[in-house]
Amino acid sequence: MGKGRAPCCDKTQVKRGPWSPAEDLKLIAFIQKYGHENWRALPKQAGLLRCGKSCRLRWINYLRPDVKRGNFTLEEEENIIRLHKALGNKWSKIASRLPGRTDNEIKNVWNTHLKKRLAPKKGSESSADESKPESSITSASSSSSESFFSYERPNSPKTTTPCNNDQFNDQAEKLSIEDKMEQDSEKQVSNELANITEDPKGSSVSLSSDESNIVNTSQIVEHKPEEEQLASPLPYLGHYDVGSMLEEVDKPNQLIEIPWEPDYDFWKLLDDDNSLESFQSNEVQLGEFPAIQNIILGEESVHDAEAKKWSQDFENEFGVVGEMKESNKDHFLPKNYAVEPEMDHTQAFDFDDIDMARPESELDLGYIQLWSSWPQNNNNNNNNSL
DNA sequence: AAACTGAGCAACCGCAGTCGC
DNA sequence: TGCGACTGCGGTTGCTCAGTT
Repeated sequence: MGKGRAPCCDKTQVKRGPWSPAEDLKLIAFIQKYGHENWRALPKQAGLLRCGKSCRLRWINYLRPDVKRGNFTLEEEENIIRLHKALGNKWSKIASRLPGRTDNEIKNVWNTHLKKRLAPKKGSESSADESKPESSITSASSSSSESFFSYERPNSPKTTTPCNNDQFNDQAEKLSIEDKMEQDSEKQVSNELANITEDPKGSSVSLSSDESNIVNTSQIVEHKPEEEQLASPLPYLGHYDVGSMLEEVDKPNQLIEIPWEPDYDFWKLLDDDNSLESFQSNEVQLGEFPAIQNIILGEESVHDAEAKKWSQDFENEFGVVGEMKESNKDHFLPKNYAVEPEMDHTQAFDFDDIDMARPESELDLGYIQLWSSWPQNNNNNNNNSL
């Protein structure tokens, strides 16, 4: 560890703050195609004016297809509590035992909800270690943490839950659990984790930072029925095809110069003001990306067969499909999103003219569906996804 | 209706650990 | 062995929004 460590990036040259949809798309598209073997180099290769750490964080905590969004379930909350009791502020380890949850998310939930809820209880008891804080976490089953924390029932009868926390009552048990977690990191320690398999490094699988590599993830997320597939965190992206996403494990090793990197202007256009107008008025640049042109301007704008082939290839590779309807405008950008000032997403992502075979329901939802398929390995993936 | 306040959460910061040269 | 590069982790910050006054 040397002193005077150089900063990870030139902070005057990188964009900071909330991510914009265009940035997300760039990052997703890049990682889908090339993975993320080198976070430091990724932003440049992907045409992002972001620090590599920022890209990594964004991917891990928000963009990954297997990130579970939404409120924590009662079971998850109970798991967090007892895992925190056993492991302390080892958020990544806790996250490794909560599939679909990130360390950052768990940390936030703990700091904002669970800690506050448990604090008064601990104060009223002689010893936090000897207490049974979990016993207070016994509301009626609910999928909403909001309802769960809407009231206190310190003395309420404990209902049977999937996680009987009695097993964590004494220190010995706590230690044994902790030991087991460490020792059996390649095996599972609880039923709720039974469907998670270990990663090759010997630690359990999670969305935590140290498990962020898709290679690992690909080994843990099983294909699920449509309704069980994890929703994309991005409303405008709809659902990922997680299974296909996992094909990244087979991505070629050679990487890493993104083919379109020289066309940085293209990506920049996405971020620039009046992006649509820019595209429309600059066919030369668009010519490099007929598929994009197709998406943005409508299929009728792409006349030649080659461009259509490009379109097909792009759709195969990136699976950018969908439409954005005015009625769904409000769903397009999540809160806190960095909206680029003059970027009209409704226009920029007007996919109405794209005739894609997909369920009508998805059309109605107005999703831009971004499912991954890795043409290097499986050119038919997109067919399977539809 | 406007101002204030606090909660929630995404993102950042900086240190630690690991690896390769 | 020492050093630098890189990634991971945990703490912290700051923005947004909903609720309250």
